[in-house]
Amino acid sequence: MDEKDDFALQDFLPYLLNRAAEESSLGFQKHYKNRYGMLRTEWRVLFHLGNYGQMTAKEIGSRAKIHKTKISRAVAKLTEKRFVTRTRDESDRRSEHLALTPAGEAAYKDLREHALEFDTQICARFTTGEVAILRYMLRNLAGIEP
Amino acid sequence: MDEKDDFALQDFLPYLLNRAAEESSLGFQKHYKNRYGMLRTEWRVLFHLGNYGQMTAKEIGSRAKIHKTKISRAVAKLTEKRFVTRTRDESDRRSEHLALTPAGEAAYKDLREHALEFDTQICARFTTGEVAILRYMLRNLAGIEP
DNA sequence: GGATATTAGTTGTTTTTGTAACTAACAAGG
DNA sequence: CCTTGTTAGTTACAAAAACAACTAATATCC
Repeated sequence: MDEKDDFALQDFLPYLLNRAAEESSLGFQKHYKNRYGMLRTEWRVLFHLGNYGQMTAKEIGSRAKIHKTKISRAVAKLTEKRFVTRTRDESDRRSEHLALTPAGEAAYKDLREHALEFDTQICARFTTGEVAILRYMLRNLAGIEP
Repeated sequence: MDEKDDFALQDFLPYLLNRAAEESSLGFQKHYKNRYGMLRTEWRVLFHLGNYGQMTAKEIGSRAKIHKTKISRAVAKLTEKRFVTRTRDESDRRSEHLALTPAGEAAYKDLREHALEFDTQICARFTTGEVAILRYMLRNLAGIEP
């Protein structure tokens, strides 16, 4: 007989993580995509500004581990949409502080509502303890501190 | 004061899942990319054939939830690399059975080794119980049965 | 002060993906 | 048979991502 596999692809963590991530993204995607014509990087930038307040492209990039070219283009799109304003830092004129406009704030709050609801819905399938473990492990795997 | 946020972006599951997935992919990526010049879909197809044996593009697609155009292109690349052979199904000449060549089998085994090792390394950061919960939850989120 | 290196951010070019339209083989109903 | 519908897989074209090269401002060190 064949030297058969004890390897189970559907247990391989990078595979499983990607599948789960893709699947879970779909549900949220339709909100920011259909409703605001945003791309993945765009909602991420929007959420960073909404959640943490004004910051520079650099800061968003290092927090979210997104490459600067992606940020640059996302910020350009968000500025076009009048969701974000840029103001040069006068003490270091290379960088600029990004902030949400009222319209951007409104979009953020709307999307945050959906996010919260979506998240709650996912969690409902599991126990509170399980969810806590999942979050803790994912934060660890993602390289996010606490 | 400001109507402040109880929403924590870094706890939002779709975000967290994506970050964890991206991060965990990086480590494995260099094996299939640097060593075999493969793309993500290509190793997935290779692994499906190596792990489950001969199957059609359709079957791989529905198992892995990959769109048929991506499969089609991945199979073309893998065929170029002489890792996969295609044989028409004579009872239904629309579909073809894909199988690994000896070279494909060798690449699969090599990569599987790295996958196993990589997975073990990840798991080492957690307890056995935690890992079991993680896998169970990810399978659920990914829409994979058991 | 001035050459050199770094850093923030942008732009251009190439890969890769997504979407839609296509071909070829089969299936079913009349 | 022969129209109509469906399925497996491919191809063509548009959208998005990756990567490299660029500009402009600042920092460093002699």
